[in-house]
Amino acid sequence: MAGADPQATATQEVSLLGRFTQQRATVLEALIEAEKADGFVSVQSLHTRLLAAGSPVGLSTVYRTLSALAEAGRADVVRDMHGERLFRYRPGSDHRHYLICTECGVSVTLDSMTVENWAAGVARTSGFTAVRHTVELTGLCPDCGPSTEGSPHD
Amino acid sequence: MAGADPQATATQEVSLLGRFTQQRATVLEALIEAEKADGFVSVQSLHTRLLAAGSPVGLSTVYRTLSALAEAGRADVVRDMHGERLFRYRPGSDHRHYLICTECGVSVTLDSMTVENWAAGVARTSGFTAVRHTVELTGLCPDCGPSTEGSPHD
DNA sequence: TTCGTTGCAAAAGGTTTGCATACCA
DNA sequence: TGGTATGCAAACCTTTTGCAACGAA
Repeated sequence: MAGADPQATATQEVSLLGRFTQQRATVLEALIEAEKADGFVSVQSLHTRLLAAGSPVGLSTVYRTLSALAEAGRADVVRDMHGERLFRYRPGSDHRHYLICTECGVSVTLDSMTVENWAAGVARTSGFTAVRHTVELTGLCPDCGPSTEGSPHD
Repeated sequence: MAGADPQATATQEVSLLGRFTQQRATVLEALIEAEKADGFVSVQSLHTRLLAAGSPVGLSTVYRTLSALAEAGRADVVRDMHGERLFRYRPGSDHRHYLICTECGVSVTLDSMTVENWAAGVARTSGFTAVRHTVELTGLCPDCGPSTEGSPHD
């Protein structure tokens, strides 16, 4: 199906931000690929990844590119427990949630209509505007899970 | 009913952390009162509030006290968009979710049964174990929101 | 007296910005 | 060529840590 070419998609996104540069294309390509594999990525890890891949992009450029993308509404941003900014490429207008294995990193796409409706309802009844939600589920996948049951946690 | 006296509650909590000090009591008292009024508070604002109230507590002490409280499971911690740590006193052991204003920090407790059930269902059908969820809703409260309706944002 | 706690200041970690240079259009 | 993007380094902000002094038990 279409949309499977990160390079082409990245090029398109760059043009939305302004002038085309190789750095921006590289950053966006990496972000798009990361979205498929991990969902959210930190700026630092993305930068490290680019350097390791032989694309010496400046850290500032990564920050500026991702910030611009987020401002353009093409990426979501959250803060992790360490205070790092995590970015996630937003392919379309649809909004999905994942269940991620904390051990091996495998992820499952969830049918989140329930949550979407709940969040929309909350937004409506609370009087708040511009309501956004972050929903993350983590756990151990069947392969990584413990063989012994019965550890009540939380 | 009991639990309405922040000072007494603060004293109790201090003893859970270790040695009793006036500073810890002051910090916890402020946190407990803040929980009623705002829900989550940033360390910086709590510190500023204490200084203004004539309680010259060191910033490090505020950080250390709140971190210890969170580690003891008596407080929840989140990060706001600026990377600041927001703490909220946790009266009981129940698990709740909040809608937080990104502008002024005021928060609203949500009826999250819908989400809890959804998360539990996902855990059951996915084969994953030890599933935990992070749900955060953010937006602009009625006071901070735009006066003009209909600004297509998001 | 003992040893955990405080407070200051410096360090750490992540993010943002100023400015000269490089390069797309 | 004109003006935007880059990259380095310094500035910033919040959080954490080292250490001498303080004070609860």
